[in-house]
Amino acid sequence: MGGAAPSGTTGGFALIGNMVSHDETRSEDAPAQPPVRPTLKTIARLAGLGVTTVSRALHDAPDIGEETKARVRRLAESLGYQPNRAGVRLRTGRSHVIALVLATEAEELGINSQLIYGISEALSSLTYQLVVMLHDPSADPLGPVRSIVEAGAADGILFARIEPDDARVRFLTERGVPFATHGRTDMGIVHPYFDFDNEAYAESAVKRLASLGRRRLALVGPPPHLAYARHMATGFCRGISTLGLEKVSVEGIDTDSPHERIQAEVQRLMQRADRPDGIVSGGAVAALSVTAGAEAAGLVLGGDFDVVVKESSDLFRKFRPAIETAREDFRAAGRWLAQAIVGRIEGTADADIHFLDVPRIEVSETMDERVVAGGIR
Amino acid sequence: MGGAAPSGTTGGFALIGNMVSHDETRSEDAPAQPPVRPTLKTIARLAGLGVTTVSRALHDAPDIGEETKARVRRLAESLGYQPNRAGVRLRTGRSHVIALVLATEAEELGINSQLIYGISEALSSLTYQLVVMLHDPSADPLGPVRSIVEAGAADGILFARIEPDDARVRFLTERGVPFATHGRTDMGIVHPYFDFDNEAYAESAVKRLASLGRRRLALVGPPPHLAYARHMATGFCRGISTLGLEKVSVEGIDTDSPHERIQAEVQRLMQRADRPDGIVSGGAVAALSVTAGAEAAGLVLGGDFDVVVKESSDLFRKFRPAIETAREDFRAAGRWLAQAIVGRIEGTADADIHFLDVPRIEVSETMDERVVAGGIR
DNA sequence: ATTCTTTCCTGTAACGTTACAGTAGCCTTA
DNA sequence: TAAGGCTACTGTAACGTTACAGGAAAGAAT
Repeated sequence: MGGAAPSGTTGGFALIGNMVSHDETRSEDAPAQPPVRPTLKTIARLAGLGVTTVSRALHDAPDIGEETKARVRRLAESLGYQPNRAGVRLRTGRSHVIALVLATEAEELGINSQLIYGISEALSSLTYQLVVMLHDPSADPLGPVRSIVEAGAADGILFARIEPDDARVRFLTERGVPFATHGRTDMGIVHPYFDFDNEAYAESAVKRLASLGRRRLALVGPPPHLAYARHMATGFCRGISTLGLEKVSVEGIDTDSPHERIQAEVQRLMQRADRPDGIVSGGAVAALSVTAGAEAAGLVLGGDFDVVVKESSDLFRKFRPAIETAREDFRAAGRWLAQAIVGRIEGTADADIHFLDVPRIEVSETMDERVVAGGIR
Repeated sequence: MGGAAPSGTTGGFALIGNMVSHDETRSEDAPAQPPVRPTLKTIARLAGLGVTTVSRALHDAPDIGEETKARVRRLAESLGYQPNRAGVRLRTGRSHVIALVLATEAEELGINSQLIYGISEALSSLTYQLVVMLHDPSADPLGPVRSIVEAGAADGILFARIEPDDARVRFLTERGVPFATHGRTDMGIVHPYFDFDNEAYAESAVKRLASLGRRRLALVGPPPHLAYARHMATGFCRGISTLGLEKVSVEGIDTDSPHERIQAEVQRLMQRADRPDGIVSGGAVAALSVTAGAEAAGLVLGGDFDVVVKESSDLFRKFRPAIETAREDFRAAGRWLAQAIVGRIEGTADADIHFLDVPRIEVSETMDERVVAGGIR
């Protein structure tokens, strides 16, 4: 490759390709002393034992003497022995790998980072590795999942953006491959999942807006093909009817829509006579677009309208405290999913474990004052 | 677990032996038809060839007949043959894994997601896998890198947040382990890296602020222990002296500082008589804190002061267009790093390839008007 | 006719691990 | 005393792959 520019770079870069490396002050390709990694054989030789004995000693098998186990463990420790993953994998068929399949679309302010952090964090103490694979949403939805299964690339698979009837869930269930999801289907298939209770979120968001004196509410929900779109809509409608409020329908946009589309649509909406005075957003970036649209219509946040958003970072509370937030913790979700999938793989966890994360709309101080004052600032 | 554990399974998944076909209702963890993964042996048997021949045919070795190669390839294709990674890894010692070591601190609006997307994207066509590992910054800085090397967990390592004298760079160079970094050291050690030209960024940010009529500038830079802190400071100072501006020092905060600290410090700064009227920020979140601090001091963005920020998303341009932005593309960085490290591993790329991403301060339309009008709105 | 080349293919061994089927030695029990 | 049963350990084989040394067949050169 030398100094050739990699394909697929965007404009505006300068490549300083330096394929001249003639001055050989230090021949870097020859490592000084290749440190030989210890294997079971190394330990066995040193301990005067058979390889099998060493293996079983390190696995704490019942038919190995306590004194021998201790000796082997000490030796392994002092040599820095780490089992060769390839050997284990080849012999046992277990890769000790968890695959996370990610869609790049609709990145919501680093939620995937948070998910990855949580998973990595939990896996590191479980001697599993996380491999991340990208999924092109325009291609076959089964693509990555199928290739992982066919290549035996992982012991278990994690994914999100679940549809009510999800082909991946069906496929993996048929194949008997362990998986866990962020989100849940309507299919009645039992599997581990972590979900945010979007129904409860939407309902309490409606309540919150009502407590701020808002009467005509709109929902900018997730893309309708995702399972939680229905949950959120259900909670929203129940809140509306319980409290006797009015619902204003929003057409043609969802939280995945481009900023310009959301902003334009909300602006149009807010210029109508029957405009909403409260909006529930299913996503963080969308809430910013919504607010921008309403402000473009000349309305004032906190005065003419309020917005409730579900967010995973602290950005709103720090920088737009006038927007009400419910916190969704993706890092915790990642931790939970990692533990669930490993439990499932190792047979220590039941298939129908799940976790429903209860939303809590956090009341900032300024908001409290507003409620106490009984009005809108 | 219901049935007996499989004695020898092919891939990463536990396959229950299909020879036992007892009750076929749905015994929960017995998959209907466990598809036996084809191996070289399978193909060899079907083709009436030796295993070695098949292996060499698939590798396009010169000593295999063209007709045989074609036949083997057709067969492999039709069986959906995928080489067993464990077998390859055990035999060749090559894992086909790239490890990305991430620090969770200072997540800047999903930059790590973007980096991961870029790396995954590039690796997927290179038949390498990305494993993500977390690094606790409070622990031994060498920790994850050392354990990857000692466990032979990856063929190459990627990391960022480089220090001027970086222990990881030194360690991996000594061990002869391929690595590539986002950012560069001052150590003079030759290795592949991708860096954003922070020196040029800071200088052009200063120029931009000057063109907006700003005369007294401050820099909120990266944490001083990181290599690019110096680069940014250098560019900032050069811009200041070239243009004959004044520099206002900021003490005790950097882009990693908590929001409250930055906001409080900037507020204090902006209440001084000799307050700056332009601020260059090294990070996106910090820029928001800076702006919040200045506004808390009663100043108006675009009127009393301006801010320039380096960001990786489109958030500022969409939602705070009054803040000037330079775009840093982490996804492109990820793609480049993936290609560089694989090139390094496979010996097709030189060690001293690097890529310096040239910043461009993007001028929004409103900003253009401001400049054309020659004043501050 | 013999030797040498070239072409195309093959068998064996080994990577590090674990499942399995032993075995030697000793201690109980009848 | 013999049979049986523990305890503590061992050797072999196999997982799927590739490096290596080789080898048969056929044509070319002597």
